[in-house]
Amino acid sequence: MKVVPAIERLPKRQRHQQLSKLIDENPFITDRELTRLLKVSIQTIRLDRLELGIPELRERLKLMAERSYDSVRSLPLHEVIGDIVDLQLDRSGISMFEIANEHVFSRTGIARGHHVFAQANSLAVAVIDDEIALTAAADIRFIRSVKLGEKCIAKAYVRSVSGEKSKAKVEVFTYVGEEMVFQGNFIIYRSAGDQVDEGGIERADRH
Amino acid sequence: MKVVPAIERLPKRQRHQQLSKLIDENPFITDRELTRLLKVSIQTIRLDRLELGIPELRERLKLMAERSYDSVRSLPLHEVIGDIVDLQLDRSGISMFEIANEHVFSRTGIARGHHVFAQANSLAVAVIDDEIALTAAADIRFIRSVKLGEKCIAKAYVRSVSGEKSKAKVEVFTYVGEEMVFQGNFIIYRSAGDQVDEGGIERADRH
DNA sequence: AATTAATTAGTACCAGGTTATAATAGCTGC
DNA sequence: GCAGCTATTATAACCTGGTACTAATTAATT
Repeated sequence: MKVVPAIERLPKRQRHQQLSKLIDENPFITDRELTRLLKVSIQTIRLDRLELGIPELRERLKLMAERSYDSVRSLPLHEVIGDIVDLQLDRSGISMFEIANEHVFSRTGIARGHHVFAQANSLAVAVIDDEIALTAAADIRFIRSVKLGEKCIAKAYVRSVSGEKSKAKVEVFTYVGEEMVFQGNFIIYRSAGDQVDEGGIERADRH
Repeated sequence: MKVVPAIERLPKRQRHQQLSKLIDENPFITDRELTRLLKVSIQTIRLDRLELGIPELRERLKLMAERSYDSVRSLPLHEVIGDIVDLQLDRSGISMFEIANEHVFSRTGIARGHHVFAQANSLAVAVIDDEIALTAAADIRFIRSVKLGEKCIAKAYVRSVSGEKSKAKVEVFTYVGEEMVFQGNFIIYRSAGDQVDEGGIERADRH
């Protein structure tokens, strides 16, 4: 009973994997094009999609369009670069950001500085507990280069809140593992209820 | 000849405007739904779309999906942020960068700091005439916030080359019109023929 | 009234599917 | 060797949201 099927006995699982991968790589592919790649009938492709819960081409495009449409409407997915994993307003915060292909120089695999900066800057702004928070100045240091695939952990500490002057000093340290790769001192303007008309560039938006 | 058409005589132009607006507001709307809103036949809707060059629902969704798809895939097209309009290696450079939708906080229309930083940083790196150039440190100031649609002109000046030490100081000023909006002092490591193993994050890449 | 522009109607056709039903192929168990 | 199973393929009807084209109808203009 259930003898291991000597030679191949799971071309289906394999095909399912391939199918998922193909559609993932190119969501714009039609079933007909898939038949040519996978050498099975179009019915098989459709049964496979059914089993795998992969929607038809038009549904896929619609979903993508919806995703991108919402993200235009309510951008704040992107307003903080990196994932905030801890946040104590007006005290400290931690965010994680993995260096992917789109962040590095293709030739060297070294992350472009502004991405590392952006993570730190976003976090510095996010940690300030105010309606509006804007970076006014920063003093930064890239301690070592960060490479493709590395996970940057940024830790921000609010150093002074200076209540009256509506300014905060935030220190950010970014690590890859144990190694510090970046350090920055940020001066953040905060809305003390009313408008800030000079300086600054950022708005905090807790998501 | 061409007497002003007494009462209404341009329900078409008006309808065209409404139609454009409706589709713009909700690109997911079908022609059939539009007939209900505009109280005209579906053929009229389709003629209107034809005249206005508005593609059918499915095309619209596909375009949106494509837009969002490549923006994920090829976000890092430009290794230099902004268009370099003048470059005198080891002396100075100018770049132009227009603040678009994707660079601002949706709620306020204010550019996120790291984009302004990225332009300056890219330029500071580009202006250094060397195989490899990496930002080691920077001291920056956001003088006023930059808003959607504004064109940022960044001017970089190489202040000292300090030949032996393989370090360069670059000053960058970013203007919108006459107004200075950003100022930064960058310290850039340069490859003096051999590797730099500490510090830095950037590679120059003249496009 | 004649002409012209705008609108509506109707038909054929298309892509890229879904749903359902049935026919085959390829082993498996015994 | 054959019933019984899964997997695959085939066939046909139907759906959505259109395009393309032709023709008729309804204003509006001159």
